[in-house]
This record gives sequence, C-alpha cells and structure tokens, in this order.
Amino acid sequence: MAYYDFKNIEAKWQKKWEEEHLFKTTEDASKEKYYVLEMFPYPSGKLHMGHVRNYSIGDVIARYKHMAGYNVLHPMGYDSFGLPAENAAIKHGVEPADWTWSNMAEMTTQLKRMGLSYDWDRSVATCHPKYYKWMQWIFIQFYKKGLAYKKENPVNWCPSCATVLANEQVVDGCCERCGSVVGKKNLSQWYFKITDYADRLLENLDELEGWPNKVKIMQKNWIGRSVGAEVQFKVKDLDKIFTVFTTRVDTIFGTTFMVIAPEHPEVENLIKGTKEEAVVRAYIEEASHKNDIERSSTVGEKTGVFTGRYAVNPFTGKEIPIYVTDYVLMGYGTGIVMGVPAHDQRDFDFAKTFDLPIIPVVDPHDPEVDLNDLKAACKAEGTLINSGEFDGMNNLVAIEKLIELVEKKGIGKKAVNYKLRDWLISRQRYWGTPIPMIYCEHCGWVPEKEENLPVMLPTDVEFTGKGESPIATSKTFVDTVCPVCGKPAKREIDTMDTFLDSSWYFLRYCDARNEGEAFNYDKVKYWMNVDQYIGGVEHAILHLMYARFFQMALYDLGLVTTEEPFKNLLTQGMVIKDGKKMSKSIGNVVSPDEIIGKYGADTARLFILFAAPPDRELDWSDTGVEGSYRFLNRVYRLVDEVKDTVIGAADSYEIKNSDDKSLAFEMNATIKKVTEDAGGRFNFNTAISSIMELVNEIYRYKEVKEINAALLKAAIENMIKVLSPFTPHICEEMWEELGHGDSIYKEKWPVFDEKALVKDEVEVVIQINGKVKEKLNVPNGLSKGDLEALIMGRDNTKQLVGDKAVVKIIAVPGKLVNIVVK
RNA sequence: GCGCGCAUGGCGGAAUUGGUAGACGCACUAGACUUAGGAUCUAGCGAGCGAUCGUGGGGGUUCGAGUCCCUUUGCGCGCACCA
Repeated sequence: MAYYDFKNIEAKWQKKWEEEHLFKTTEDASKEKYYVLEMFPYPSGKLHMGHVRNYSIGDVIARYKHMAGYNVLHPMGYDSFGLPAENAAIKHGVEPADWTWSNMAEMTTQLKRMGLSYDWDRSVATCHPKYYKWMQWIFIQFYKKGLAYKKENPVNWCPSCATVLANEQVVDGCCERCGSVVGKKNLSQWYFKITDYADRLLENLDELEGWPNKVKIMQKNWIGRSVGAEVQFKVKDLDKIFTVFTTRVDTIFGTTFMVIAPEHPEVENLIKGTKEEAVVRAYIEEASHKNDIERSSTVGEKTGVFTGRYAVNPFTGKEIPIYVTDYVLMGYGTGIVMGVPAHDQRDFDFAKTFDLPIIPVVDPHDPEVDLNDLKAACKAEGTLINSGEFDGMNNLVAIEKLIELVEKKGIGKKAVNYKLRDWLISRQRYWGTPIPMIYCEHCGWVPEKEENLPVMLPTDVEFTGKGESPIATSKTFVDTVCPVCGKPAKREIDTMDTFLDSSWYFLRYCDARNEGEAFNYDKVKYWMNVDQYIGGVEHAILHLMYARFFQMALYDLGLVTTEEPFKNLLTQGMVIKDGKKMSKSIGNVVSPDEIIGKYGADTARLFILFAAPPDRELDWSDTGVEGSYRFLNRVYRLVDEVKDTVIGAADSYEIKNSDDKSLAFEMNATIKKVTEDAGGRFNFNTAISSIMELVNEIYRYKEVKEINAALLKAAIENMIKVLSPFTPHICEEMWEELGHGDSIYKEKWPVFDEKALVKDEVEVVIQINGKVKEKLNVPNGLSKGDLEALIMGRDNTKQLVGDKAVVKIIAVPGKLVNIVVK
C-alpha cells in the first residue's frame, strides 16, 4: 500500500500559495480583524522544535480565524540585531550583516517548508536600516518626552560579552545570555525611565484577563511595589539628616542601630577624620570587589563596620550607632535602613553578630514567642509595647497613625518604592541600532536631526572583542557636527539593547513598508491590539514588560490608540525528550529539518499539536510521530476510497436511518469540538482526537448497506475542512481530489447543527449509594420524574435495591439515577 | 526562605459546570491477508478468578469528588538580604 507523497504535495501547495499571494493581508474596515502573532526569532540560522511548536500553534489559530471569517494579520520577521552575529565576526571574520542576512534567508526557507500562512510582504528585520531608522526616531521621541537620560552609575558588566546589562538580564548574578558572572563598573550610560510607568505597568495587569496568571505574578513581583514611609534621623555631631525608607514604621521605637550601604556617597562625610576611617575604607574597598553572587552568598551571616557616628531616633531621642554593611542595597529605597532587630530577620542577624540591643515593640500574643529571649525576628501582627503613647495599639493601625504624625512633624512622609529600576539601554557593542545622540561641547547631548535618520551603522570597523564598542574604531562615524550649533561634535558610539527593537515590531507589522513614518496611526488603530500573542515563558518579564512600557509611552505620545499591546497571551510549554530539555550537550536534539524531510511538515505539525496542550511541556516521541504520519495516510486512503461515491453527490442530505443518524451526529460533534478548541480554548490535542474519531466513524460508515452519498460527502468534506488548519497541505490536496478548484483556505468554516447532536436514546447509569451498578439506554428527554419512575419500575432495579430501605433517589436526566439505601 | 504550578494505565494525554474515570493516540498481545511485513485490517489492552478496588498520601464536605476544602509528600518553575 502506498504512502501519500508528502514531498511533492507539500512543495506543490507551498508554491501555489505563494504564487496566488493567498496570505496577503490588507486592511478592510468591513471585516472584523484578528491579529495573531508569534514571537519573532533571532536568526541563529537553525530552526528548533520550540520554534516549530510556537509557529504551528499560531498557524492553526490564524488559519482557523481566517476560515471563520476574520481579516487575519499573521506576520513573521526577525529580531536580527544581537551578539551572535558579532561573535561570528570576531571568530570567523565574517561581516555581521552578511552572517545575519544569510541566516535569515536560510530560516525563511525552513519556515516556508512548514507551510505557515504568513504574509511575507510585511516581514521585518530589525537590522535593516529602514527598520532601525524608526527605532532611532522613537528613541528621539522618548528623549524629547524626558524618558531617556544619560547618567553615570555602577552598572552590571558582563566581562565575556564585554558590555553592560540591564537588571532584567542578570539572572542569579550571571549574564542571562552567556552565563558569566556579572561584575560592577562605573559608567555613563543611557537609561529609559521605565520606573515612571511602574504603577501603570502594575495596575494594568489586572485588566489583562487573557494573560496567564503566572506571567502576571512574575511581572508584579518584578515591579515589586511596596508602600511605607520615609523618616528622617538626625546625625549626631554633624549637620546632617539621614532619611530611611521603611514599610514597618510601627516598629520605629525598636530601632537600635542604623545601617548604610557601602556605596552610599554620605559614608565619606561620616567617616572623614574619625578614628574608624581606615577600617571603614577597607570594608568598602572589599565590598566593591564582590559581585552580586559573593554578596548574596552570605545571606544570614552579616558583615559590617561601625562608622564612629550616631543617629538620633526621632521618637525615643536615643542615640543609635551607624554601621556600614553590604546587606543594604544602594539602589533601593534611600540606601539607609533603620535597624529593628526584634522584627526583621536581617537586622536580627546583624544585631546578634555585633551584640546590639534587641527591643521588642510588637507583641504578637503568641505563647510560642518569648519576647525577652527572641530566637528569631518576629514578623507577626500584634499590639505595640515599649512604644510610648502608642502602647496597646494594633500595629497595622499604628502604621497609619505614625505616618500621619511623621508628616505633621515634618520629619517624613508616606512613600512608595519599587524593585523595578530604570532600564539601562546602552550596549558597548557593534551589531545594534546606533543611539542617535551627539555630544557637543557647547550644547551637551543633543539628538540627531530627524531628517538625517537613520544614523547608519559604520562598516569600517574592527572586531577585536575587547574594550569599548567596535564602532569607536570607525574613522567615519564618530566625528560629526552639532545639529544645534553646527560646531564639531561627536556621536554616541554605544548601540541600543536589542530588546528595544523587539518592543515595537508588532506595530511595524501593521504598516511594514511605510517609509515616511514608523507606522501609520490609522493602520495601527485598525490592527492593534494583538489579539493572540504566542511565545515562550522565558520572556515573561524581559520582552513582555519592555513591550508594554513602549506601548504605554507611545500611547502617551499619541502615536497609538491603546495602552496595552497584547490582549491574550499564550505561553507555550517546552519541548522535551526523555524527560529533559532538548540540548546539544545532552544530545537529545531532534532536528525539525530531519522530521520534515522524513515525514513532511503536516506530520510534524500534527504530532506537535496532538501530543500535549500548548501550554504544557511536550514530550517528544518518535513513535508518536509515526502515529501521526499513519493517521494522515489513513485519512488520505479514506478520501481515495470514497472519492468516486462522493464526487457529484448532492450538496444537501437527508437522514434516512440509524447509520446516517450516527454519522451525522459524529460529524456535527466534531465540528463543534474543533470550533471550540481551535477558536478559544486552544486545546488542539482534543480537537485532533475528535477528528480522529470522525475518521474512524466514516470508515465504519462506508461499510454499511445503504450509503447515503450526500451525507458521506458532507462528512468527508467537513472533516477535511476542520483538519485543514492543522495539516494544510494534505487537506488542500484531498480537497482538490474531491473536485474542488479553489484553495480550501478560502472555504467557510463549517457550522454545526445543534439538532443533529440530540440523540434518540441516551445511556444512563444506575447507582446504589453512588456506586455504578448498571448502565442502560433510555429515551432522550425524559423528565426527572419520568426517569425516576422508569428506573424504579424495573425488576432489575428492585433486585439491586433488595430488601434495603430506599432513603432518597437522585435522578439527573441524561446522566444517572442514584438510589440511596440503608 | 517567599510565590506559582503539577501529580490520572506501561507511555503522551482525555474527563470544559461536582454526575458512567481512562476519550484519542503510542506501546503491547492475539488473529486475518501475505513469499515477507516495520504496511493494512479485526479483536483485546488499569488491577483482581470474583464481589470489588482504583486519579501521589491522610482527612473532610456531598446522594455523588480526578474535580471543592484542610493537611501532607514528591517534582518542576519563578524571585531571592528590596528594609
């Protein structure tokens, strides 16, 4: 028996689709739009199974929505700036541009072999000057709005990538791309004021109902909003006031010391001329050489040094010693913390190490806690003690009262802090969008004139992999004239973090070839938001928060119509094999090329969609792939066998007997199931299993005595239609075999008939005390009372009940009758 | 440490609102066709001879729990000195 010739079939239809521009999309106000987007790839050159899964999911949704009558935007492009291209240049001497463009060509070929319904005319590549011109333009708009600024700061520095990193790109103290331990460096860098948007980024999360909770929680934690108070402490012997941030102002009477971050600029003023000066300097020096991993490796064990200075507690008037310690972070709050050892574990550890007093000020009324001999900090709620006039007050009430008091006294205020930091966007690398800023000795930093954009990446550069950006080696790039005063000036040589490029590409897709604007307002108004976004959960914080920030900032600039870019988000699960993530080092990688070559794209897509729901892990199984391949062959044979009966049969059918009835039932049930699963629930695995059931049913039906050709035609054609979003090539071929001249993609999605789903008879279960005893068929539509009477009147039922007393009868029509006996 | 998620046959998974647990597929077993089959078709396939027992363990709510509540174990993921 022959296999279907997937090689020729897939090539044939891919060619046809391309020639007919089948997937070309234009704005059409008369139709409801649907924007389905998969996260665009970095063009590494090789497609992996994660990509295949991502794009298969997106393609089913896109094809389904199209057939369901929507005007579908389904684009694809490349996030094509980034380090690998530059590393290839350093290692092999190839131009980053050449390397990238050839990879993109290769990946496009691979993507096209998958039969994805992309409108390639809208494709973007972020490294194209016609794209990064608008990236630069957006940067300038942000700059003019005050959202971009340059500042010298200690920054995260990856020694291996030889560049700075954003906070979000540092994972466990290591570079998220290469894994090197990240150090600190003092550099002058460009930042985006994402912290201005912290509250909106947080609050809007509640409205993103189509987002997985997990992602929203991750973003929420990353933004890390905490409400508290800033309180001023006088420094003894110095004309200075130190402000601390605390969320537990209710514990202020228990403050027994003050701690300040080693990097804090005020430390110098504290120690100047004291006898502790040398010791403190040595400690600061030591701390400055530690990276984040070393600093956090000592959680629990606290280090620090006394500065020789004291602060005055504004409530008790007591003098408390000031210490320098590296458990206080310079970047959070004010970099100075009031130490309340009785109620904060870190302060407790510190007090124990330095033998500082521990004064409990909140009594939790817990017999397990001995306030006079605390074993650990007590964080529980309770009533205040040792707190003067506040004694006896509930501590949560006290927080409110104390903030009021502090504000009245003018020694502090209510304050909110975020873990979120401003976004460091400069990168000391070549292969990225040049930051379109110019430094003039007279005018300072000024943006390049918009009519001079794009600021082109120079090509006369050397790649050494060391020191500052390779752009510095260009003889043509740096020297320019000031756009304001016309005097000689120098260009910024850093490039932008590539996460900027990917923060607005979904807007460019709406109007990808616009040479006069980043995107046209009306086109963006028509297409946005993205109705369904699909990608890996690894972007939960980085990309998804940056893109939200961009959209909000662009909204504030009046350039887009919505505040949030992505209405619904689907985070697909990983593809694993033998219980482990596919990776070269484990050697369990399955190459998409190989699978598509051996079984075809339809089989690959079908398997990936059938093996697991999209948001879960997918366990790769070679035998499972063969099963999917067998199924497609089985469908293909079925069409071949019924072809002669079906072609020319009538377009409408009548139900003539029980065989007809059961086929019609199965057909409608399948349409319903696939419509629900492909249209909103996205459980493609159950959609496919339902199609498999229909195929099994048609196989049975074609052996019955009286074949109803018109019904069989409806069944087989509907089956092919609902299968076509999953495996488009074979469905096109079968559709053609059945005598249709036009693409199945242009067909309307079938509608199911609710009436056909009503059965004459239903199976009900008879339970005794909730245990299933018997199953039998009864007429459909019986009322509760009728069902109960019917069941209770049977001899079999009486036998089941026996001589026990019937306590209660629960009858659920269409489901069961439960007889409770004693 | 804090937060989130998951746990169902030999395996991937179904059960959408509390109502017949195991759909669909893989693997396996037997048979048919065949020179042969790793093709195809037919039948079987949670455990137990059986009554029955079965959704990680224990408890609860309910006529009825994979599904709801409490508790516990294991695994996975995220954050982690954020005052």
